[in-house]
Amino acid sequence: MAETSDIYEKIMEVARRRGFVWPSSELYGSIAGFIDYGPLGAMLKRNVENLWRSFYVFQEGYYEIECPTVGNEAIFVASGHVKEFADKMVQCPHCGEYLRADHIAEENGIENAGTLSAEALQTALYELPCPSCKEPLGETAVFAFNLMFETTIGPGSQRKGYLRPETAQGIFTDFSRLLRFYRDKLPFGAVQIGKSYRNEISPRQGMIRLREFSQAEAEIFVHPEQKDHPAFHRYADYTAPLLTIARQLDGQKPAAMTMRAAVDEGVIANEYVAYYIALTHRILTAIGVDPAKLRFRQHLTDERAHYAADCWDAEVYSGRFGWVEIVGIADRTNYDLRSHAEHSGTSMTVFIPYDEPKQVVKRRIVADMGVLGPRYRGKAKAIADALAASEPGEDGALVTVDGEEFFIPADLYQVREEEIEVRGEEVMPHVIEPSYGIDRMIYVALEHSYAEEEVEGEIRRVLRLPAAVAPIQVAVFPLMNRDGLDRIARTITERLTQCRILAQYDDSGAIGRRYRRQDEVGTPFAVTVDYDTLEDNTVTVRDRDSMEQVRVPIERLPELLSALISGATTLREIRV
RNA sequence: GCAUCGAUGGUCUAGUGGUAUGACUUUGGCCUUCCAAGCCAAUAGCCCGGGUUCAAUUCCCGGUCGAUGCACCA
Repeated sequence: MAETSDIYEKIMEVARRRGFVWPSSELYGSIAGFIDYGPLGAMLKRNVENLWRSFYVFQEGYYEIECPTVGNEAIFVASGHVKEFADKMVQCPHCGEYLRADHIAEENGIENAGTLSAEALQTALYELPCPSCKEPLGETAVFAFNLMFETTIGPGSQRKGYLRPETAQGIFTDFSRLLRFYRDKLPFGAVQIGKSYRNEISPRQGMIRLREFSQAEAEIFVHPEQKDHPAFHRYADYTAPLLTIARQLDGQKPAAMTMRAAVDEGVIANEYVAYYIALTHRILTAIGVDPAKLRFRQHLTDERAHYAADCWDAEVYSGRFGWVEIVGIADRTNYDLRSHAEHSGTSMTVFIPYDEPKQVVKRRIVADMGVLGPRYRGKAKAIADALAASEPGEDGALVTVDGEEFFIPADLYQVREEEIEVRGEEVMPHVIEPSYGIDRMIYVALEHSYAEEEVEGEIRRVLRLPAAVAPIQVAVFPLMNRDGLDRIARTITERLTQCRILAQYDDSGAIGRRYRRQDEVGTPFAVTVDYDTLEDNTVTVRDRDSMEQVRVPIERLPELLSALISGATTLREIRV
């Protein structure tokens, strides 16, 4: 334990000192659950987000949208967050402990305490003992603690708003606009990267549990009966370690399976979920997560939201925190759309045309309004509507309007059998939701990248961040700070930055010290200008991980470094 | 949130009722032809608020942050 927390301390020490992560607003006293990303941290975060974009936006073609972080109360009533996101709590009047009201009730044999109202719970708790100090709770008020930050919108505090607890709701509320944008066809998807807020009671795990955090979420709208991903072939043979429900119940370790096998054997509910499990595996390993410390754990049936058809968490092993949930991949069925449709009164369906229009025989009951009108006056329309939905008998139909019964004789309406053409049906799509915690991704990327090794009696600290996410991509050094070497090195730096390579010039201190400085922040490559450069216009390129060097001509630097950074080539290949 | 412990330059730390030790880092200079070399110098600190005291970084109370346990973790 001591050793593992040591790793966390070391990483956070480097992160603070070198400008990755700082406690927020230290000047006035920082608050738990809020962090600042320093210069290198912000760059790393941007790179991680861009890598995510390269998959979800570029490869998948799901456009990114951006919605406000402040939301109308109605959104979160519909989403269920106002109701479900709150815990009913009491504070013991004797010892001051905050307690979950429903938990105390359940422990004392009151069933379904979670469904009781605050008042009912308060009554139920009257004689029950505080689990902490054993005194009876008495007339202690039960209050709801909602994990959402509340705010007011506009003057007079009239409109209540909440800071969003997830980015997803913005995509759901834009559903109809998105559907039009994608020209009324399924499947389609939209993604959002942004801040979300949860007023955690006691956030204690550094970057793992924040009150303000960044999420990258995708909402993919699919036909409920067509959950085969059109590009499934891309990851069908991809292998990922799956910790299924069955294996969890048996206490077994995850088993590696191909996505196709997992779907065929019914382990994963459908191709969409499997596809995003594979995609997530690729993204996480691409940002520097150790594949040996990555698993996909299926939610147990009682752990899963009642509406979800299947749910998998990408979990990453942290030396400090154990297995940490980084990504959730869920088939949320039509729960969200149905709920928003009900609360907003707007239809949230897609018209799916049949291949061939269907001829359907439909019976219509058409009222004779010429008679019904004068006879029933104001109620005539309602009666005609009720008639249309009624099951008439031989001699007439009995309909009920506003609680009043009317018998309409058969000669006042006609029953017509009509053949009509039905061209398609309205379908409420299902939602596949991969949801990523960006800050957690960054923490585990740092933890898994961090290494200490001994080089000639000195500890060498190195962040083995993949080049794609490293905040500085190339360091440029003059071997000596004179004889024109510095001038050449500065020119090279300028040239590289013009080619959109994140390059940093450094001439301070001995060359070895400069390599170490860059190692500590994960810079994958270093270019050194030496005395041979003056002779033949070549420089050395040094690889962070192997510390090996290769000589290359200056004019080839932009091309070679771009290839090295993208992974298109390796230092070894250049040498040959 | 409760309980226990802690908080000293950028980092790690020594120590004290009379303003603070050392190392590393950083900056400048000398030196130095590829992996934290050496020498000289400089910069920089007692978490915040209140109390006790002639005097508080030190003692007391409260807060904040952090560690650990409990509770909590949609």
